Amino acid sequence: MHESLLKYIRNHSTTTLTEQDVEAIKKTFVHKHYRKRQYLLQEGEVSKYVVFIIKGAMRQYTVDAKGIEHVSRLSIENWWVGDRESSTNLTPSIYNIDAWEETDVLQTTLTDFAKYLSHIAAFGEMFRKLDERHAFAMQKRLNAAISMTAEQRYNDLEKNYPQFLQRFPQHIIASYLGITKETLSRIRTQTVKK
Amino acid sequence: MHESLLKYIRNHSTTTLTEQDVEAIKKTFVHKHYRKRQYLLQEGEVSKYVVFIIKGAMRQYTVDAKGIEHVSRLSIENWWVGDRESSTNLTPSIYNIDAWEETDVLQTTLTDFAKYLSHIAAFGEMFRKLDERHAFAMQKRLNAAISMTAEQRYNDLEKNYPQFLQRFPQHIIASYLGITKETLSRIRTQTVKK
DNA sequence: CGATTCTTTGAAAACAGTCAATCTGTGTGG
DNA sequence: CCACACAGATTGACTGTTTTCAAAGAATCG
Repeated sequence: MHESLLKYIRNHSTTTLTEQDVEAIKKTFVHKHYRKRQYLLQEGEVSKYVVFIIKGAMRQYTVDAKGIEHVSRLSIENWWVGDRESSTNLTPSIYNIDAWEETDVLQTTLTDFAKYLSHIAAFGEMFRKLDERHAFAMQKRLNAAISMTAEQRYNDLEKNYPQFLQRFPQHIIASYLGITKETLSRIRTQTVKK
Repeated sequence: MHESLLKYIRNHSTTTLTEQDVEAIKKTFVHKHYRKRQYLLQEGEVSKYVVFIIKGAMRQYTVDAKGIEHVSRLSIENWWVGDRESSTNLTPSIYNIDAWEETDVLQTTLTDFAKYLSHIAAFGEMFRKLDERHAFAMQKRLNAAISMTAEQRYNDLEKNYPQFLQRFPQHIIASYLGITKETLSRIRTQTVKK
């Protein structure tokens, strides 16, 4: 059950995990199943857990005044989910996170998570790198959002995260790209013609 | 000369700086002046320095195939600049960074910077927090880019970073918001009417 | 003062969004 | 096992917004 998490940590750090580390991780990261459309976090709540996806797919989104959903993040196997800002500052989240597929996760509370960050070397290293890579990805995506056309952004997504296109329907992808599903559909048929 | 940096570090960490810390910082962060429009980093170069602005204003931007500049970041006094992704991975940057005003900075090389991160407690803590807040801000800005109208984003900027509107001309602000200068001009006159 | 940069305005064109209808495939309950 | 409901994808016509291009007015700097 914890194999994929342990493997993930080993792959993303140079320090090796001790026997005690492995035991501690196994004890604190508990398995949980989220059914399709089940919430992991709802707008207004404080994000309580740090969650690693073993199998399945989740999405993070906001809902605007008109009731339209805007997808800000998509996550599948071997990704972490949760609103770090909300958990770090203990402020209510502006995001909703729910399962798009039947999803198995390993999750831990914030307090245990904070303990691990400082006590388990490999864990701390892994998360610092993860944060770093995440910040880089955000910077790129932001730059893409203000400087590229919807078509270019779709092509980029196709190239860099082809899994997303297979796992999520087009209206979710469209929302993630910041356009409507109709516009995405038209972009796709146009691209085929070329 | 180094007062604003030392003050900044003290304000952003709980650990106190020792005499040696102060000495080390003074020795390694050297003063440099950038003239208006002078580059700190050009697209294709590897970002070599970590830079703290003492006085002035800089902007980070990409240039697209049509030669149009897209501003991804604006920075003024007490902000850090530099492409962390490029410096961390030693890859060529896709960004340009230049001075918008006459700008005084304190800068250090990457190697010294990395040394400080681990050796000076206050410094490491400060930068971890900075990275964190930066990541949160990026997440918010990205969400704003895909879910809010240009007008809402402008109002947000006015509310959260009013300094930017005073320091940078409208065509720069427009680019930062992902719209043309003409559209921004029209948004502004409409808002006044209301 | 003259040059340069910045801002505004107007009109046309391009683009994305909205609304509504249709088509497809999937899966569930009778 | 079929029928029907449901979620998703596509298409068309229309509307509204943003961009583009061009020109002119305002502000700033040397």
